[in-house]
Amino acid sequence: MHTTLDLEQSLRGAALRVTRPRLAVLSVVHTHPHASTDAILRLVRDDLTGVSHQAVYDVLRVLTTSGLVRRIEPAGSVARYEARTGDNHHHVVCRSCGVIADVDCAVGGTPCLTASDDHGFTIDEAEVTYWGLCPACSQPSS
Amino acid sequence: MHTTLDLEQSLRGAALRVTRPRLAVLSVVHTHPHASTDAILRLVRDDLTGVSHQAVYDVLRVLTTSGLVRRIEPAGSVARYEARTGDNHHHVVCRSCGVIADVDCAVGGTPCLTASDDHGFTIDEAEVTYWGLCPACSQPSS
DNA sequence: CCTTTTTACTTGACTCGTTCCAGAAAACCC
DNA sequence: GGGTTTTCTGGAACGAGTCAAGTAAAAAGG
Repeated sequence: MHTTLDLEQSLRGAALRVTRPRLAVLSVVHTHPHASTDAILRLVRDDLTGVSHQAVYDVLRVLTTSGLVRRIEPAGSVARYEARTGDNHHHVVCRSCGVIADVDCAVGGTPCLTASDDHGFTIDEAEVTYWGLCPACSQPSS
Repeated sequence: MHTTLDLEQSLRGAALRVTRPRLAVLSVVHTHPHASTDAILRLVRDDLTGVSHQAVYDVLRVLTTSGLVRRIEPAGSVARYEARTGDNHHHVVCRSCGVIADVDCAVGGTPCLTASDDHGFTIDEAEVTYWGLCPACSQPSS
């Protein structure tokens, strides 16, 4: 579990001011991986009533650009956020219920980064999304 | 190049009625890979003035669900469509200008389909998006 | 500690891609 | 051709996300 102090140090380490909304958002992202902006907003308001949705949007953008959280947007879904960064992991998304799970990179390191023909692009990231059905949704409806 | 007859047969092959808007949309998707809905709408209107945007949205959805075109939605971009389907190819997206290029799957066949730990998911597709800079954007501004 | 400066948060309106709806029109089948 | 089914039109509606101006709070300096 992350203490408030840990989160505070994360913020200072990224040269960001420490504010209550930022701590609250960061905490929620740590405890609720893959949460949507809307879900984060509701969770943040649980212990910090009155935060504006704009504040949450702003904080999420700042945290994303400073690398403290990662933003993912599976096709057909709203933006979601997670605190696991820098480990090049990927995601499985359920086509039926939309649930997301983490998948470690099969290759390790900075792996799949090599495309067969890169068309002259300078590639810096390979993002893999696996699509399928989660255990619950693939069960014959009982 | 695809003739109108080819496109017509594609539609019939998918058990879809042949209509002028459908032929026009299908033709545009073939000649302009990775075009956005908006761009498709404008191009379709070039040779078929008066088509409603709703018609184009409907047609694109029908073509997508019947597998004649493929819809892709890179994070931070609007939906785009392409006619290459069923060959498991991937995409490189330029972070700067948003341009998209095709990349054949490095592994071949139905490849990257195996995740290291699938969490019990039944995976049916692995979608890879490479992020970087296109040749034009990676050049020192001259 | 208290002031100044800088940066963040609030409020509320607004944009844009996309979808919904009801009526009119067209394409297919016999 | 006539009837039935499916699609197209036009306009309104929706929701995630953004913009802008003013207020409040955090860090820096005395």
